[in-house]
Amino acid sequence: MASELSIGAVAKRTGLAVSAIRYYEAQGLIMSNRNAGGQRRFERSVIRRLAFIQISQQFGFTLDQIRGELEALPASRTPTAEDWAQIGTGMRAELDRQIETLTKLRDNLDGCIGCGCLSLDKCALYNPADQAAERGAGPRYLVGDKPPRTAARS
Amino acid sequence: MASELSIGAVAKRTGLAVSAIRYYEAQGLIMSNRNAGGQRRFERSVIRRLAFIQISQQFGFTLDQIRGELEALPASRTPTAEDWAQIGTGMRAELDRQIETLTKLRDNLDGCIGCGCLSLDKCALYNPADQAAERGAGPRYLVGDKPPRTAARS
DNA sequence: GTAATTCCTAAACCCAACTTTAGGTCAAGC
DNA sequence: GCTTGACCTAAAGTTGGGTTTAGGAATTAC
Repeated sequence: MASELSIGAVAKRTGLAVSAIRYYEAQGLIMSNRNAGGQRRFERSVIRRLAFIQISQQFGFTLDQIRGELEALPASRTPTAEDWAQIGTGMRAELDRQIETLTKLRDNLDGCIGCGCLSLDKCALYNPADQAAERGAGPRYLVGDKPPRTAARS
Repeated sequence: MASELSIGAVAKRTGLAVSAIRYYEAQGLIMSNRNAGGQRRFERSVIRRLAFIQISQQFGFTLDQIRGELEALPASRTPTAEDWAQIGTGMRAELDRQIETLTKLRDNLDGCIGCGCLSLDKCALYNPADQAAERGAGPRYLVGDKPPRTAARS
């Protein structure tokens, strides 16, 4: 059994499309060697890397952010369980922050339901200036949306 | 003091770009009348509508979803505070669901940090089918300081 | 009355995260 | 040895939520 995997084998193991795997390589998230015929050959550890990418995307990280996280992994050796656990800790912190933000938004919304206002002047929810205060002009978007890969959204 | 507002006046009142307001109209989220010269004239109630759109976007709703929510408003009269409060209640429920989902994901991640696995076979986090089933519709993607950009996957 | 704004439309462009397409090359099974 | 399927690259297309640009027309300010 070959210790290096073809792109098709990696796709099967991860559930990703072949095109997505090539895209991740082009974006510098994973690496591959080439065989004599110029085809990609992946080390087995790339599978765990791709699993990490998929999980991180569920948490809403962009590929840019994920690349940043992955840079914490040792390049010189195959990452150990502890290496991965370290990264997981960072993700946990980020996730806590997200939950807190959403909870705050919800509490603000509760106030708005009470008064039925959604008023530009009074409503705590609608306050672009506050939002932007931390980071320059324009409304600051806190929450985004990513459709599940399985379903088309209406 | 016209009771109808020009697009520039609406932009100033809401903090939105003129181009965004035109875009929302093209998408059927708001409506306008035209004056003799063909310029848009907005009823004042459009401002509250736009406030709702901005708040909903903070929660991660897509414009499609927001249009759906707005359809619950009476078309024949200017919406009252109660009309808006009704919609707010629906948003609150959605938001509760999001927080619960994120919390579950975090708890799963805690398990993964413990074992350091991120394993395709064993890890509860890595299970695309389950996630899709559990998450349902609605926002669940938080980004730091950038607008949400959704990827098409079909 | 004219200059400066503001407004109009249509179309092109932007980003992320991919997929699809076109035109080939490589590898494996019989 | 040949056919089928997996693989290659580069470029174009897709989606959502807009912005930018081009070329005018309307409105407002002085």
